[in-house]
Amino acid sequence: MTTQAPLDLKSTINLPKRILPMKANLVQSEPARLKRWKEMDLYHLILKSRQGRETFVLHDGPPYANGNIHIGHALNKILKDFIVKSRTMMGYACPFVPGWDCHGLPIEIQVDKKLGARKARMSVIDIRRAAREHAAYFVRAQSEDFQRLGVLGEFDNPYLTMDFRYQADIVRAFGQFVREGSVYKGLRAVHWCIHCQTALAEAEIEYRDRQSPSIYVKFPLAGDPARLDAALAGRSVSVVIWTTTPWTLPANLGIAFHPEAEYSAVEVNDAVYIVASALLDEVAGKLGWERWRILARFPGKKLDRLVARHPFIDRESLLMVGDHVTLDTGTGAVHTAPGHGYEDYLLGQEYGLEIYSPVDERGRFTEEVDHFAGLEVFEANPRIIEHMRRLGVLLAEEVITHSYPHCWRCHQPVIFRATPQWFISMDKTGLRQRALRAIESVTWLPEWGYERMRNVILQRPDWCISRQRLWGVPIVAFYCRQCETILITPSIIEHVAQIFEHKGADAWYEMEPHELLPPGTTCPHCGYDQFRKETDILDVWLDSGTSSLAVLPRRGLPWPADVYIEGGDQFRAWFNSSLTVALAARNQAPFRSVIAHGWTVDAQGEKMSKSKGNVIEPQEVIKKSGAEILRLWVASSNYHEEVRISNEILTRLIEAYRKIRNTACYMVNNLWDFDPQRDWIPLHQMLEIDRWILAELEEQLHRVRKAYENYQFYVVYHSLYKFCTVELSAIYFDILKDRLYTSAPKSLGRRSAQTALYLLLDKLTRLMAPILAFTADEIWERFLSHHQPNEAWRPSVHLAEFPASDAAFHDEGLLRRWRELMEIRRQVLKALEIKRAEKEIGSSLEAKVIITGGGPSFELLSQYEDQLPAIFIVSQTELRPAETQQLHIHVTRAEGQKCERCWNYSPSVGQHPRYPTVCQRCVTTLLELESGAHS
RNA sequence: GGGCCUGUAGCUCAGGUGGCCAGAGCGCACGCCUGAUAAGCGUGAGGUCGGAAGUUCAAGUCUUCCCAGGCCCA
Repeated sequence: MTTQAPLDLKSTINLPKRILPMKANLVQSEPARLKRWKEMDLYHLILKSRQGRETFVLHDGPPYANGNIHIGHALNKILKDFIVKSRTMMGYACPFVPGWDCHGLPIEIQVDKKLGARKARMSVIDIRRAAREHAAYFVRAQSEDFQRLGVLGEFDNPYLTMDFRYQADIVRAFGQFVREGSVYKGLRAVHWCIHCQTALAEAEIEYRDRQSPSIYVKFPLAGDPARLDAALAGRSVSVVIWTTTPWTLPANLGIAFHPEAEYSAVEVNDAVYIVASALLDEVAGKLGWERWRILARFPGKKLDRLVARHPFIDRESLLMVGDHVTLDTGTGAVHTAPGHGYEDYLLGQEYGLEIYSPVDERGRFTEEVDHFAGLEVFEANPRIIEHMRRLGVLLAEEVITHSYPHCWRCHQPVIFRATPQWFISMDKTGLRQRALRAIESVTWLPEWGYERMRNVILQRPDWCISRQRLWGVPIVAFYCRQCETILITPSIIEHVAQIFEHKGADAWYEMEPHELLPPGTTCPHCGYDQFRKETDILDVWLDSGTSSLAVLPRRGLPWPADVYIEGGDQFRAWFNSSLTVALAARNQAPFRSVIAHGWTVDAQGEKMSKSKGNVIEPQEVIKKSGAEILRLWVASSNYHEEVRISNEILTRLIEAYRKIRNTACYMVNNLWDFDPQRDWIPLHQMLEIDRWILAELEEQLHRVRKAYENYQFYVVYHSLYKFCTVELSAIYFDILKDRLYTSAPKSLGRRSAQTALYLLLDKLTRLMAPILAFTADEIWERFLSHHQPNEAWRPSVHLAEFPASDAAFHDEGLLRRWRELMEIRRQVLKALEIKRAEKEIGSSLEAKVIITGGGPSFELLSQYEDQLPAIFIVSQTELRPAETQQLHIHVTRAEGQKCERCWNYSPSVGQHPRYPTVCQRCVTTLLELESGAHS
């Protein structure tokens, strides 16, 4: 009985409702969400929810607390956040304690600049206080920037290497090396300014052009040269060296040759000289040789451990081989003074030479140097040259202009000079071998990390741990005021560590030696009880290398850590120092696995620099597009290599973000009248195409979970993105529109579709949550959280877990059939496009598709005949069997009139008197609606 | 100069142990739709796989060299 008026057609269409807006407004919404997270204390909420679960610890490598974060920091911390969030969603308890490296030269330099002239009047304590404030300021600034990226962690209680307890633990770590006997005090050549009378770090050096003497000097070979080659028997043979620092010749203890390079013994008049064959012509030119004859040729290694005489001192000079010798300038025979050059120093150590440096802190030769004692080295240069000329050992002399290190303060040229330093021996206690063994059981990602780490360990010299600076942790050692004996024992170190733990390392500068030492301490050598304190501080790499010990056990976390992830530059640095410290303390690597990431470079793959103008600041991207875009950038990149970033790349990512978001919008906004409790359709009752997309989703889930487990976030990104664009947006959602919009709201077909959409949304949101941390949480908050059966998960998606795989969704046959149907669909779309180009149709609903053929594909189509119009999104289809294996697709205009309600064409339009503009399918729906069958 | 790494369409990525005309998504061009609309759909054009030799019946995939770039060391 129908007394009511016909329904308004438009009002019977179930259009989506705006629950999740398309416009993200990330720049505004992100800070609001961060505030929300902070208010609910999300980080601790998550940890609480994982109580009792297996832990997974990513130990944070501390960035240096100087300056604001750059894009490389963003890459690093976002990667860490991906790992922490994804492992959390796998069900692990993942505490993340961010840290900062607070001591060291760069901060001290910055503070120096700020203090300017005032510094001279300040006490050590005041300067250290200023440095502490400087570090604290940047810890705060960086912490805010990291959190703005969406990184969750214990930011309210981070670890700082300048915390008192941490400082104490640094001292203790040093104590472990002392305990095992690897600490020694020795000499090492360092940059030294003879005007400022101070050691200089590399950062305090500036290179400027300078004129220097360039001289060639002969060193007569001692012993019988026939050992080298029979042709040289009885001859007097000399090695020719080249140097631009004549003043280092009094400290010459050796000559270095390249082991593989070929050298020639050449006869010039009556003399015989040894020179690298490759440099023979050049040397001959410099020395003015007109005629010469090659007597012998041999590789550099034949010279190894032979001996020459010093040209003007009664002393031997040892012939050695080293790979650092180059054949681009000079003679291929390198004058080596272990006290006056870094490579000289390393080679000298290898050959057991003395680190000899007869130059005092003012740059004057000491008394032991005949003829030149008391002379400043640069003044001595011409005197030494003259001396050698008189002795007839000077073969040539000229002046060259070259780049030379200068002091950054006084701008005077600096020298290399041996100074007393503290070292950790790599070999005395087998640290090197222990390190090599330890890294074998570590998982390296990428695999070549093992090789690189191994090379670092093999090649590294003893670790010089002392710095002549103020801002750091002092080397806890005392000197007897009577006999200069060094007092350094594990128990004294522990005693001082306890003082530091309560008062900080400043105590070293505030307290007297007897206050720092255990009561009653006397010199073990002479029994005296007065001491002075060491003034050197520790290398900051010992600070940060201590972090695993100063953080994990101290906070009740398991040791070693599950994973370290840092840039590839850290093999030599933090990975190395952390390993070394851990070996001394616990004889085990501090990490189970180590992941290396690349550096950020520009669109051309070149490094970013202000001068190139290719720098992209994370703060700018956040202000313009949102942190989510940076997160997407990190996810989209293969971070094991250099990671490119450019405006074009960011534009692409913004577009990708919109697509992903729109995909989510479609799902959320079509679920406005769906209550999973009430409207859920069990899998076995769902339409087959809905079961198909859920089977596809199940495959995605496997793929994505595996990618997370392997830290392959770019696989996560590409998989999810492609799934959103192709399977969902282009295929499934497009097909679904007709059913969602035109079916009766509560019909099985529509509820089946909504059930599928709900499952898709729920699972995809959780899968993307580690990456799109803000957006996933927004979807969660606006819709999904209301329906979570697990109440603990409701406050945030980051409390939830990844969807478990469910065999019920997997259906191999279903996938095979539907994938073939989709392949045929692609062919149909091509056929439609041809008719569209011919202006026969516009919308695909204006078409009828006629498929002629036979074989298995045709057989498949026949099985799904009634669903084909929906799948192809056309008004009608017709199957015509033929004697062929091929399918022929023919497109004509659809029959009948366009239904005003569903826009499909049908001959049935106009047949129903009550709804004359509507097709039979819609009439049925409308009559149902009228009768309230679905209300 | 040395150690390690990288170089596939405009962009981001696929291409185990060498074997169909080298793939995807995006972007781009052209078109459709206007009931996902600061949306949606389709079709199409884009690559001497950094370059050159070599091994092989066959190389993006193996070898050598070169070029460009990155990190570390010197």
